[in-house]
Amino acid sequence: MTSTIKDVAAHAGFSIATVSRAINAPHTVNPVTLAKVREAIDALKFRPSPLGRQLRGERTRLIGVVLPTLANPVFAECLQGIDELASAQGFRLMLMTTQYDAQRERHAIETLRAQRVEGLILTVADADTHPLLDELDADGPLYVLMHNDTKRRPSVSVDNHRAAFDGVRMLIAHGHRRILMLAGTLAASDRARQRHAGYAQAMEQAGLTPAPALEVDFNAEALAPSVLAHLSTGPTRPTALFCSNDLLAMVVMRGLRRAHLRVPQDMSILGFDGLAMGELLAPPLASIGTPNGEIGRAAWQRLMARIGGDYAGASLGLALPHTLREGGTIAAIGGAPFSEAADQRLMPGPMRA
Amino acid sequence: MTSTIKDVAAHAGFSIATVSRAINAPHTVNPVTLAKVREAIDALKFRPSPLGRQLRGERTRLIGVVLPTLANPVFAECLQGIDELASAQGFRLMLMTTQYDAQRERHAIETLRAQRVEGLILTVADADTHPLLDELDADGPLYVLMHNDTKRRPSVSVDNHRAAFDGVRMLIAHGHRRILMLAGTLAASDRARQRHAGYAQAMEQAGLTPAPALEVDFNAEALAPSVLAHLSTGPTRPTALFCSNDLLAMVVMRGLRRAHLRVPQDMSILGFDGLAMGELLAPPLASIGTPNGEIGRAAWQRLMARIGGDYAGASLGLALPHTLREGGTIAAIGGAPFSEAADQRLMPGPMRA
DNA sequence: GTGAAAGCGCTAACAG
DNA sequence: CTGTTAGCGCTTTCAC
Repeated sequence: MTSTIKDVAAHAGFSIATVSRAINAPHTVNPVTLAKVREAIDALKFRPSPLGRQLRGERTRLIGVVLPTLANPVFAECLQGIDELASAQGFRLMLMTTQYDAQRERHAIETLRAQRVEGLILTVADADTHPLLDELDADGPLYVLMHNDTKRRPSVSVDNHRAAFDGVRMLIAHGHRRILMLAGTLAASDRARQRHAGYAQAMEQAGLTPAPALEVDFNAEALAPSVLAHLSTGPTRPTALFCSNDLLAMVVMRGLRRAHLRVPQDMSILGFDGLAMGELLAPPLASIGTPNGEIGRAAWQRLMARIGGDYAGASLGLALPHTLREGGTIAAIGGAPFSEAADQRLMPGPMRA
Repeated sequence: MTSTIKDVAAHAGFSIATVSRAINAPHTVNPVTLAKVREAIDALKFRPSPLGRQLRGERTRLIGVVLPTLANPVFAECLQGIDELASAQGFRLMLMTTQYDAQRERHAIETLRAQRVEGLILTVADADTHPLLDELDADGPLYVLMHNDTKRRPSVSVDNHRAAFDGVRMLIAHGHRRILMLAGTLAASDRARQRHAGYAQAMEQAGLTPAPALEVDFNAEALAPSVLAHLSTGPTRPTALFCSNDLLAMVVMRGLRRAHLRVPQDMSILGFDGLAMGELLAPPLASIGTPNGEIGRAAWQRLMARIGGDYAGASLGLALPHTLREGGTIAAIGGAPFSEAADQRLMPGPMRA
């Protein structure tokens, strides 16, 4: 079916070694020979099998990518960024997703390692306390984390703490005092923790009291009564919600709408991720943006640097700048924080906690 | 570093052939031997290298996936569906994106073929007139198209013509008569053509005159004056827009908003793709939905069927059922189609064409 | 039931 | 400059 280096050698009347050299080190072979070999290559439509090369040796030109999911555009965008550089540089990408499951993370890494990938780009649930990463540090392959914001390991991310801090400070600057943080059910991730810490710091710095993050079920159609209750308990009722990611923010916006609460008049919303789609909402979603494509590309470059032997700079965490998109979902708060009407819309009959 | 079958053989005191059999055909080796070999495997944490296997033989357990982009959630969701089954069945995925570029499509397929993938799942710009696909038919590897709706080739999609037909008929049922179709700049794809044909058929069947699809720049902040002009030319002014995909619909909605047109009061919008995110818009986007995860999974199964030697059923096009999401972006039209106020909002001063 | 040996496609010494 | 040779890790006859 497909021809091998042997066929080319026979066709050209040289040894396979010469053919190999003609391909990998053209300058070391006689121009006339080279021409003949190339002719044979064309005639037979020969493409060297990566398999043979990979088996033989050091360079597989294979990079593994391990992501939680592609349902979140954040990761899809990162992957897109990686793929751009990878294909431009002649590398192949092997992709596995984990659904945030530690067991699948382990399986993915083992599979990829068995495939002899030269490097790994991955996003894990929690980078600091991850035995797998210690194993990788110990016996390869080289890796770079993406969106895992840790000082201890090679990674590319934003400064989640600082980003959340900036975002919440912006809410405070708009007059908000009672700000609640909402997180998805996968709140155990390092990112979520850091974002909450940033929120807490901003609150405290303004002399306000941070609250624990409130968990929200991602998949529910409406907001759970317990959550709505939190949004409506008299004097401590929040005027703004900081959502740990944009998808969550959108779900919450829908939930509020169903509960007849207006955004931003009755409740301001700040998301995290800066999904392009958020801008298309009405009102456009305010959000802390992460440069996902850039993160993917930077992760790639760092991985290449490490593979190239750069043990210094490329081995630590890199934080890319985040952005602050002040969309229409944030209202300024004056003296009277809440209207009676809103109060009533908030608690439709029996739901009153 | 990592141990090989040789190490295991030495450690267990048998030949590598026996180790190989212990792994691939346990029943053919003496139970006692088997136990010893397994012990050695565990002791050395041996994982057989796919590379050796791949080189030796037919089965690489590698599947190539070629997609236009991951920026569109449609494809990310398909990939997610594929990955689920692939990893469950012990296959590895090699991913390449093409940005709808024919040259990159060719390069991707060649790279993947060289890697000896056992099969290919791909989405191309235009399936019917694609020389590459003929080459694949001729000398492998086996493939299945995704979202390319063609009878002539193995594929999984929805019936784009029918789906568009249904959607536009629904618009007509809501009283719309002047309906325009909008398409992205990549309008040359087979999908876009089929969707326009479905639109045209629905129009004609209702005694209405279909118009050519109007091209809209995806990336522009506001709608181009030429487009706005089309939406405002006196008596033939449309009351509803059928957008060839959801991303486009969202961009158009934003553009209309900036032009001070209300959706759906002044203009109804129907999208195509059924992106989950569309439901979170305000108002929720009406859309023709494609079951992307299911399409990915079905494509996988069809590919496996073909690889398994099913030359009959699995070789033709499969159309999965589409859905019709009647979101809030569609208004019913009564007697008076357009308000004067809307007319004025539509043409802000100098823009009047 | 087990081992020896060939070979998958390729690269990399080492000779000539 | 070119050919010979020895593997990379594994599977698979073919003997024993």
